[in-house]
Amino acid sequence: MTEQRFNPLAADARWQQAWDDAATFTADRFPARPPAYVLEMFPYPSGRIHMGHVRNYTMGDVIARQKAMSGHAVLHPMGWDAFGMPAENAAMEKGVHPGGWTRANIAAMRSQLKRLGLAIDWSRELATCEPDYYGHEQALFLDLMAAGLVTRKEAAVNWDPVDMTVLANEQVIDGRGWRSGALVERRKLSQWFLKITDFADDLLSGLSTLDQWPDKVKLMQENWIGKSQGLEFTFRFPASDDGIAVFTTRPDTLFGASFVAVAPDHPLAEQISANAPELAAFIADCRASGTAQAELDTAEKLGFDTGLSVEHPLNPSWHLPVWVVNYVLMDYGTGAIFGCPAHDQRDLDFARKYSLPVVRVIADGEVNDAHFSGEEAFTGAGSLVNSHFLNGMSIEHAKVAVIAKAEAEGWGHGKTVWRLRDWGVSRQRYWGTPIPVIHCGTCGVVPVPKAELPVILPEDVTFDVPGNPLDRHPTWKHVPCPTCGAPARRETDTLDTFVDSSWYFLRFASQPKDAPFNRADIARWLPVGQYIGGVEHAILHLLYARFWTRALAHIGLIDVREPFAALFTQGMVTHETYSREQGEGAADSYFLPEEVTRTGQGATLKSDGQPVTVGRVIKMSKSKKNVVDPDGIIDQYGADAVRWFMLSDSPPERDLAWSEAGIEGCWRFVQRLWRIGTAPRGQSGADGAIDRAVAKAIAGVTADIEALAFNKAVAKIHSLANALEKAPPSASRDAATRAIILLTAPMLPHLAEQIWSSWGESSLIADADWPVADPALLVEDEVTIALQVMGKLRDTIIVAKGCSKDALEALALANDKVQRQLDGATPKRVIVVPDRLVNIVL
RNA sequence: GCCCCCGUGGUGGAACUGGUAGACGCGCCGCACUCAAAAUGCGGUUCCGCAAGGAGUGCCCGUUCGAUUCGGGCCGGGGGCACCA
Repeated sequence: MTEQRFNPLAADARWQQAWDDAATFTADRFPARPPAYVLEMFPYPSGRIHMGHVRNYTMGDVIARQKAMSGHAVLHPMGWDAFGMPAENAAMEKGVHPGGWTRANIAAMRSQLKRLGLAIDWSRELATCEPDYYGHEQALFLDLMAAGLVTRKEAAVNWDPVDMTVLANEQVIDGRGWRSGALVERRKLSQWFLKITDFADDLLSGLSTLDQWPDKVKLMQENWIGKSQGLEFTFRFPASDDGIAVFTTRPDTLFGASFVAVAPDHPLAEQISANAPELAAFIADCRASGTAQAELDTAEKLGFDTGLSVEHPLNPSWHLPVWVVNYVLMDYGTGAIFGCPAHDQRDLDFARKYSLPVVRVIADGEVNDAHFSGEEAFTGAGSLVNSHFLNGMSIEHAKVAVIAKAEAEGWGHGKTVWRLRDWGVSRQRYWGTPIPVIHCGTCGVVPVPKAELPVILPEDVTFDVPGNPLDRHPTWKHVPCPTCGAPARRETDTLDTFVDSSWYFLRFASQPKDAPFNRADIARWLPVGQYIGGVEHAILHLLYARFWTRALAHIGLIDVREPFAALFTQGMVTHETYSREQGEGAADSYFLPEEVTRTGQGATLKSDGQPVTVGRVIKMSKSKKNVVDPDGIIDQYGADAVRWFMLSDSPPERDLAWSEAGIEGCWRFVQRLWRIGTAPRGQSGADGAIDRAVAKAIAGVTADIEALAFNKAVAKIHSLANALEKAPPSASRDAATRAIILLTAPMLPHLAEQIWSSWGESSLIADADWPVADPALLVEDEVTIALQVMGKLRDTIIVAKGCSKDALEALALANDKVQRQLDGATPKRVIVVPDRLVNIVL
């Protein structure tokens, strides 16, 4: 006896239990099958699942389930990116321990995720905050250190005064900390760095092999790595071997040089300032001015003439003045440049302000005199003028010629400079992976012996004062030196949490107790076949993960170099906002969707019945209160309706607007499929139209899922449902019913299992074979031909497929509507595209 | 400033390598069932027009028998990078 309506609450629980009991989603179940590694970016355990997670994990789940049904061994794991600042903030605000807070959040979010019915191998669940994860990370860190890929250096770093920690360049956005939003300060500290720059070239060239990554992401990484090729050379002081090294991407403009400029932080500037108080003051001013966007935009080009001069390398009697300027950065190139005002806007602004010479050396054909006028630098294409042996050359030729001359004469060399910096990984925080080194007064920096790993975070810490609790811990940091045994000090910095997420996909694939992973498992599963996550990780996480994979391959631990063969960046889940003005000066007040009743174009507040303003559809955020909690929705509609909503309508890479009407529609479709699936079966007779519709749907849905075009797959399933319901009973219709349930099984797994079992099937539909379309049925025997006159559609006719050109032309010319358009005229030309159209040109 | 992406009905979006624009969903309108409502089913829904017909994929121009698709120029929206030499 089947029920009239699908009851998701009962079905969800029943089938989730059944999958658990049968260990359906265990990756090791089918060792002989070809592997498929499907991975979504693991979540930070903030406390509750949000709709963005639901969308992300639903997409991955559909792929994982479809892969399993089509004969793959599927690895589809889940874990927790569990270290990070929010846990410490919670500790400071609420007095809870970061570990307790994090683990409670994990438990809550795990049970929320389980309610979605995800096909996840929970036996491989991991959390980065547990010693059995971060201990292996410490071992890998020591391996990289032994290979020379970890360095410790004194460096000017980005200091976040609110989070009281150092940030990587990648984590500073518009001069502010990516998490705290605080204005970042420059500080000099001794820090641990991972030498990502050793792999700059490889990370860049590797992008071209990633043909299943979005172009946008590859482009962003390319820009971030920022390769520049040019010339590095030295301007000598007259009658001296010393000089100032500069880097330029425009060696062709060397004859247009009018000054040499060094950064305020340049050693030369610091050296001179020792005896020049005015310069010292100028340098102090430069450092004080912020790096925020607004300040940079309006900052005036300022300089200080050192009074020194240097020789031009191509003409030693030509001397150039040396300035300290505020717009040259110490941490790019050599921290010094030559100014060529005619062809660089910044140099031109500067030269005009201080009345330095401006000489044209590139001309676009019309103007070529040496005196450069105007306030706009010429940066376009052209050929060289006023440049001696370079005259007449193109810019590209001149670049090559100057570099060749410099190398031949020994005063400079071609060089590649990268925007990418080494990755500073020290964080002055508690809730992270302890860096496994010990500082000894006599032995220096000593790695913790591997036998003593993991270096476990102490639990007894306090958060009553700002700063790093590890540093304040009474005993933890005091240890004997592993080498000499003398009293020594543990490193109290922890690793950037992006290190944790740089190799978790390896640990998912392989979880030996005594090693981070083993080689054979990695070889079987990696690279990840499909990786899915938000585009906000386009640079940070995805670049670091590519780097770690390369670094681990470099030291011989694994054999893959690119971790993610295919990447998909999904859009956000959005919702309209509901607000009211609170009068002058006060911020608007916002209302939760559940507090509001939607009425046609407007909306009213449930509590007082008065209207509220319906605002734009924007990303769900707590501050605008336009959030919908997945738990409440699942309670109301069940997991399958929510999953269907996540896949419907919007292309997965674009934003998806959540709406009450939308989820209602999905709920109705789930019930409709239930009626289709539970309708009486056991009919006989064939129905060719339905057979063809099924074949088309199978082929289309399969292709759409493989292309992650879930919205199109959903549309095709709707079409099949429409055809199915209109068809009279037949064996073909029975077969179509079976096919549509199989096709929806990855998307609506609970409903599919329920219907499947109602048919008396003893196995799970999750283990069933994915349907295959009969190729013979995919070939149409009739086609619709468009009849056009002068490119405009006048009629359509149905003919047998493969109808000859002549026959089509004759049919078209004989057509009533075509005749009426021709009105007796003789066609000038007739274009016939077989099986498509006839176009008559007058 | 530099680089990249996107503009299609009331709405989310379909449309393979140039070949019947608007699939499919949401919403809306009408009808049936019902005492009534919900649920469900049937029909309609780009615009103008009673119709024949005409217009139409942000705007302008071009290539073509034929352009949402290709090229050029604008307008609008979004994203990335940035005193990077």
